[in-house]
Amino acid sequence: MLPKYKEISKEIENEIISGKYNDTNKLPTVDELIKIFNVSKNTIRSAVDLLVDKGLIYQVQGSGIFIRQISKEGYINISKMNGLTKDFGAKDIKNKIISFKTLIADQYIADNMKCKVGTELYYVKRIRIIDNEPFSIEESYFNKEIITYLNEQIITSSIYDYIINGLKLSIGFADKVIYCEKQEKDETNLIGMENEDISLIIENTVYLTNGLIFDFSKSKYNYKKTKLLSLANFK
Amino acid sequence: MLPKYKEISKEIENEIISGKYNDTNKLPTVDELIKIFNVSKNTIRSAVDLLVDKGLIYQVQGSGIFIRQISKEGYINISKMNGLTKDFGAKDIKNKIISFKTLIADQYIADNMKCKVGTELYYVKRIRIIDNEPFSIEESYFNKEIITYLNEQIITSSIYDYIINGLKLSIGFADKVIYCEKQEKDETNLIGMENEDISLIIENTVYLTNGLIFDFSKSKYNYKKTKLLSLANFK
DNA sequence: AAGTGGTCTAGACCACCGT
DNA sequence: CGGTGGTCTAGACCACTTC
Repeated sequence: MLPKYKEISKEIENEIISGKYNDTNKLPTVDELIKIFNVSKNTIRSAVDLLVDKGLIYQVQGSGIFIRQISKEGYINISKMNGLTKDFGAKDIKNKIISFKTLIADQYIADNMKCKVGTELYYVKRIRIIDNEPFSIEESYFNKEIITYLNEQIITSSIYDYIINGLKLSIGFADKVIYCEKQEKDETNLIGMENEDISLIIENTVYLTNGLIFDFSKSKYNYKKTKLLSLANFK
Repeated sequence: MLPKYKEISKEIENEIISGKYNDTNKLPTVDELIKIFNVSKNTIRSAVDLLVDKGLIYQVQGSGIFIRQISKEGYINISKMNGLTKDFGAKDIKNKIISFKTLIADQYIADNMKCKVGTELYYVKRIRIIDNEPFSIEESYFNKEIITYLNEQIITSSIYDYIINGLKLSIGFADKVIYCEKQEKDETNLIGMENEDISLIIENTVYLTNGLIFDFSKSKYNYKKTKLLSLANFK
């Protein structure tokens, strides 16, 4: 059972996506939303704040709540915590497994996952494929003390869907480091780059709400096909 | 005059930076903060929420407020709206002007700045230099209807400092697009890359709180020296 | 059971925008 | 000046963690 403000936020988000406000690009006023949803002002403000944080709307004091039109379909949104699924909408996303095994944390992984050397991990290496075109190579490490079970079926579909809905874990936050790096050509060939050896890299450290790291991953993207999007608010 | 919750947020942030909580990595409880600052619970929560959004802390229901230790000095934080100054702390940041002129918006700029073709703009091309090493090339367009005046002195020091404190404009939010692109070698040479022709690019579209775009910029970074950091929260 | 964060209300008053 | 968002309070009750 979600709290009211999250339900309301989700409902308004759906309305925005459905195009309900496309004529004016303006949402109802706060007072109107209070009446529509029959809740207090703070509850509306919490709901609206969520959408501001997501970059969907902005508020102008004395004027109203406006839709922040961003026509960036196909960009990977690194501010949100989607996976690729939401960034590419209707497109067909598949995963090809290159490697799937358990191993134990060495010093490098232990440092990055704030766990002990020797901690048992799942290691998953996949190629992400969008509309039958290889798009990225992803290597992930999952702490087995938290992600107690994985199988081929799960990692072929959506690992995060399984973690949230299957294991009922709640994901809190993530650090993402973005940079470029030279690669061996047999790596870049996997994502459709002939005679190219530079990749765009995203290193992702993902925490549960209680602060424990359960996933550390490194994704290599074909830099010719990849644009990242980050929406920032000044507060 | 800042509202209470922003003052409190700033004060707690300073305490965190000063290392006041380094022994426990834990902040006082919400009830304690209420007594310390003598304000209501919602005011403390607003203050704390700001720090959560900044990626400085995280809250665990039933347990406490914890510091999110991130040892990423020198990374460019694209979640915040700093400018380089805060990302590189004590380091010496200089700007070398390559070009400074007024021009009028063509179709491309008009599309990106949501202004009319023909709108007057300032165009600024600078090299950003950190500790005497060229670091990035930045080309910016400022809408002259909003940024009514610029001069060489301002763009040699900090344009944003001038916009906020001089012009008293209030910056609302920004879209950032990140990608890699091949460059002419005379461009990449400017940022210390010999025989390299790939740059890491950040395109930045910056809005005032009222939703108007005043700045559109494209920065090219030496990919060998650049790591970007993005802190995301799952809500 | 005690401690700690999360949600929600009802109402007051302030600050800014546009007419 | 009316409309609209921004801040703040005091208090109630819920949900989760820790012991």
